[in-house]
Amino acid sequence: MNFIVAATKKAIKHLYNTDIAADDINLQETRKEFDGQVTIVTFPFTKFSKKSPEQTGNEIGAYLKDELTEVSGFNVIKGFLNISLSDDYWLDQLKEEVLSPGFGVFKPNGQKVMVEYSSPNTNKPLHLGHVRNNLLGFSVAEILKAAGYEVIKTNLVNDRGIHICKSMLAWQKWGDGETPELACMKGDHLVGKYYVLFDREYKVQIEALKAKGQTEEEAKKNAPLIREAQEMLQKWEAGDKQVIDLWKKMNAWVYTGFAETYKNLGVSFDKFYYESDTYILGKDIIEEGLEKGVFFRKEDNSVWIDLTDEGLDQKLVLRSDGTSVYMTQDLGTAQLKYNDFHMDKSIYVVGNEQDYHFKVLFTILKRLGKPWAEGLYHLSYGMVDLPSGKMKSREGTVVDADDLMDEMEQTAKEQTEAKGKLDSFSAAEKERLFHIIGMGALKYFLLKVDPKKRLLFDPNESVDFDGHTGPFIQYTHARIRSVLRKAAEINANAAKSYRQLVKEERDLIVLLLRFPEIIKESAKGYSPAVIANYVYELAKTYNKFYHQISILSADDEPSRQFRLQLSDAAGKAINKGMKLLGIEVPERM
RNA sequence: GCACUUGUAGCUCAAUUGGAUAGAGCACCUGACUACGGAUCAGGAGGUUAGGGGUUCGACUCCCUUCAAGUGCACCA
Repeated sequence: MNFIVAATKKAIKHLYNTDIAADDINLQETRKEFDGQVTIVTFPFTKFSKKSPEQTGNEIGAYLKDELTEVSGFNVIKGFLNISLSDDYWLDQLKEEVLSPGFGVFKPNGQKVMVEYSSPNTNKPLHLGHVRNNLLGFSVAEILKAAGYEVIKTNLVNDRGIHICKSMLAWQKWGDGETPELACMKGDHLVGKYYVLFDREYKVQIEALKAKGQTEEEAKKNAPLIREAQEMLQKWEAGDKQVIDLWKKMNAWVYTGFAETYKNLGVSFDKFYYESDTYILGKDIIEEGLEKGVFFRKEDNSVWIDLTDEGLDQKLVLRSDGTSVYMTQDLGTAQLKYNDFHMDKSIYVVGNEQDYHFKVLFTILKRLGKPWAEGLYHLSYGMVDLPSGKMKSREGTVVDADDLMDEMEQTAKEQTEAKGKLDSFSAAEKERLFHIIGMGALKYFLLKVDPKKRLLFDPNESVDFDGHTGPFIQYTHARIRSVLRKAAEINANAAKSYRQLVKEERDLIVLLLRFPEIIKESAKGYSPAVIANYVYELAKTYNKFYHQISILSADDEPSRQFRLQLSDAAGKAINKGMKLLGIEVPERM
């Protein structure tokens, strides 16, 4: 569309003797209730045209029609100049862009980006909140790849700390040697069970102490269980063999469980970082910051940074006893990641409860003069809430990731079997299809919403399979494939003689041509929702096309071939778009 | 208390980043299959964009303010 902007610049120079920046020309898609495909907003031009918006539009429109063979007509409504482009133009675009093999994938841009996501704790299984995180991270990585970046997906596993010791301690006390095999339980669920058990017993102890006259705060600090857990953490840090062995054993259970969940979710990683390795990092950065005068030391020897001039607080970066806090290790880890990969950008997919933390983290790194700090970005997403409120692992009010996926597949099975179209499927094919559809519904449901918004999930209301959903789009794909199977072969040469477009064809071409810009937009905003809404729009537009005009029994062979080709292009774009969301599309369903 | 985020149809979400009469889906009502796949399509009804002020040719979008919801403000991670 650049040629229209350029010609409009010329028109304004010629008509009104004014130079205007390309950015000041506002091009948009013509609304579907008006004729045309491209619209120029002419209100801003009246300043120098000294004429009404209508007259300005008419003058520019007439100029463009004269100058550009691609412009076949125009109309003006108020300050909107609606331009129609010729069928030849659209057919050329279809051939050169949409039908070229590389459509929907940008050439490598030479930039490297890291996407850190998932980042689970190893003391409990994944829940719906993690699911949103994982799907977002994976999808954003795919989108950035399509936009031309080299992507490194990382997972920073929180595998140490007091919360891990809680499950370990509970298992040691009451586990009686239980293993995932003996319990017939996924390892992460088994460990989670002991985490919950710890919390229950801990609460009993707190109540007992309170009954003896201690305050809530005292009781929480003095309960024998929490003291034991703290001792265990100290032993872990000291490298006590027994504790380390137990830690390794239980973490291994968890990793086996996570691997299964990740596989079902369809997500993967290029590099794992473990906090047991990284928690000691960052102290050299503290030294560096002190030398540079970015940090200051208080009398008690603790180290701080003063960010009050930016509307933030003073923030502790090292304890008075010289040990690390969260910020310390994140500073160190950021440096480690950069040393490992020298990436241009680094995306942290982390919930919005940590907005402040990342604001501070990035500010500190910038003040330290790290040139790569400009490329850091916190992809902050909203919490997933239940109708009852927030999910809490310890209180058991969570939607478990594995259970949820099972339920989705089960629902997909019921829905699909009710349609009765599976006669030719083998048992294995059916299982695979139920997985594809169930996960398609779930993933689309979670990804179509703008990441920064909080998400409400009602477990009692099943995720829809009709309308604005994953299965709707998957169905459209299956339907396209069905048509193409029946057509057997597409003759691209026959399609070339096609010239006169009908509205439904043109609408589809116009929309298909937007795909690359949509990828750019979603990559820029780190938002899979942009892709999700586009693919839905595309599927809807195809369905309209499909219902409105005949494909296989078109009036003449060129029409038939052209429409088959267009169907093929739409199917491929749907497939690519869904792939960017991490959603598979079936050939039949 | 301070800071950040959010508020759009009964419900779940859009709105080309300041542009036309604010669009979809679900639910509700009416139509379309001796079939290129009805998990579809065509149509109807449903709105003071939380309230109020301002900026301008033009505001869901920007500014101020009130209200509501969420999150954060540890020598926890």
